[in-house]
Amino acid sequence: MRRHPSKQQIKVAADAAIFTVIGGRLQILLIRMKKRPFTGRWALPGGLLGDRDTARSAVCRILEEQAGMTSCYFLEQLAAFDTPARDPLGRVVSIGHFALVPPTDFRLRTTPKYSDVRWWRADRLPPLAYDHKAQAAAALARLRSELGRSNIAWSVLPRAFTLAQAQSVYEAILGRTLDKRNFRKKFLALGLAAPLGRKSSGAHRPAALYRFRSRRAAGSL
Amino acid sequence: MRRHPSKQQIKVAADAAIFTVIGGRLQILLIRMKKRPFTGRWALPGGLLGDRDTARSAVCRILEEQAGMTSCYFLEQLAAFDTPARDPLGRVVSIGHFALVPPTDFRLRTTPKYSDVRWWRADRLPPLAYDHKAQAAAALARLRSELGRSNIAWSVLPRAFTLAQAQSVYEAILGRTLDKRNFRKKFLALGLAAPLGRKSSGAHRPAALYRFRSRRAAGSL
DNA sequence: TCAAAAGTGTTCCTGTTACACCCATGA
DNA sequence: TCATGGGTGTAACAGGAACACTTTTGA
Repeated sequence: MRRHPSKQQIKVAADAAIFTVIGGRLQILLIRMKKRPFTGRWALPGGLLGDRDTARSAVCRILEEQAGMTSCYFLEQLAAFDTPARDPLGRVVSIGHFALVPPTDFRLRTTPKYSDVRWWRADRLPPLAYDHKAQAAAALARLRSELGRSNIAWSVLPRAFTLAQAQSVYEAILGRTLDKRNFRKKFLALGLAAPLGRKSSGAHRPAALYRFRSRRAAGSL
Repeated sequence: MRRHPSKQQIKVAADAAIFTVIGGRLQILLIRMKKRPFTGRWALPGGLLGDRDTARSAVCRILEEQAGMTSCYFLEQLAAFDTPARDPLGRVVSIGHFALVPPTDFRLRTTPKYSDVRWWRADRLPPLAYDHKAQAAAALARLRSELGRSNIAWSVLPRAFTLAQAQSVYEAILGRTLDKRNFRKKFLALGLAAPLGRKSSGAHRPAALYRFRSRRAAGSL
């Protein structure tokens, strides 16, 4: 193995498609670039790996640097993106990631290196730099396909939540409405959540509260 | 993005878990290393990317160099393997791949850089170099999970094949026996294969022959 | 008493599993 | 005629999708 041990001119980066749900809509985090050749373009947060970084730790570091996010919630590797032309300034292979985070835990904060950071509706993305359109699409597909077989929704729900809240999160992520009875049946049958007491939540009939049995990745492949 | 544009000390490699079916058993291709620190160890074929390689083209080139394989059949990206310690000689991020190839199309040929190449039963692997044990396990899991929803089996079946042959291939890959009637129902329901004429195949009742409608990747996610 | 959200079962369809016998051929 | 592998159908079950009304509360 390792055929060209000499000087390979390839750099390794990590990008991350960070999703959350705000106002019942799936949102994705984008930063706005200052640097050429993508000045003014929006992009997924990302950056080169440090020599001691794993791709995962690089993503966590970069999220703090580029958006002020401090905790790394559910975060998974997506795929390597390696077409030679994907970065016009040089050969960079990117390891794409995707994550689901709570909307409330942090205030987005931009840095001098970028001109903006903000959430965008996942179904209305602006033109993106690099191959990030494809990365975002792949990330969304994976997020949706893992939603039904894991407890990743915990990262976007409060510690105690109602089934209606959970359903609304699922609907936002999947981009379609769900049948209430079927959702409850399936969600409870998954066995990832357990009931607590009750809630008054104001205006109407109180709803039962649930919590996730585990607040770490479970059930994901 | 691209935070350390200076000198990053990471190299990029591609590895491949190449599967075939011989004698009704799933086999995986391994090469035997000469180089330290894995002298004498078996490993997945792999190597560094050239500056103009995609990971995929690197795998194809490497397979020809290291094993004399000339055609790139079904070949898919698996994941990036990026733990800093995975290569004791330096930081190398590997893009893992997996493939399924016909057993007959080539004669394995070793090269001066390696001391041996051969097929190993996928369920009886020797100790492997690097993190190749984990790569092989992940590749096998993906191969199995994609088998049922794509036509990847074409690459290991002759152009005209009987349902019994197909079933035997599926059994070898999945590592368990299948019910004959259920297999036929499901395989035909997938709609990827179409009947031809008949076959005498010698000793017994002739079996109907089938061919794949398409001999390129279809149905895979 | 009304508006608003919570809560609850059944039917249908589809796909998966388990299972046993007759058929066509060459030797 | 027999040994060998080819070929076929049905019943039970599980999971997913469609669908409407009653209950509880605060205003």
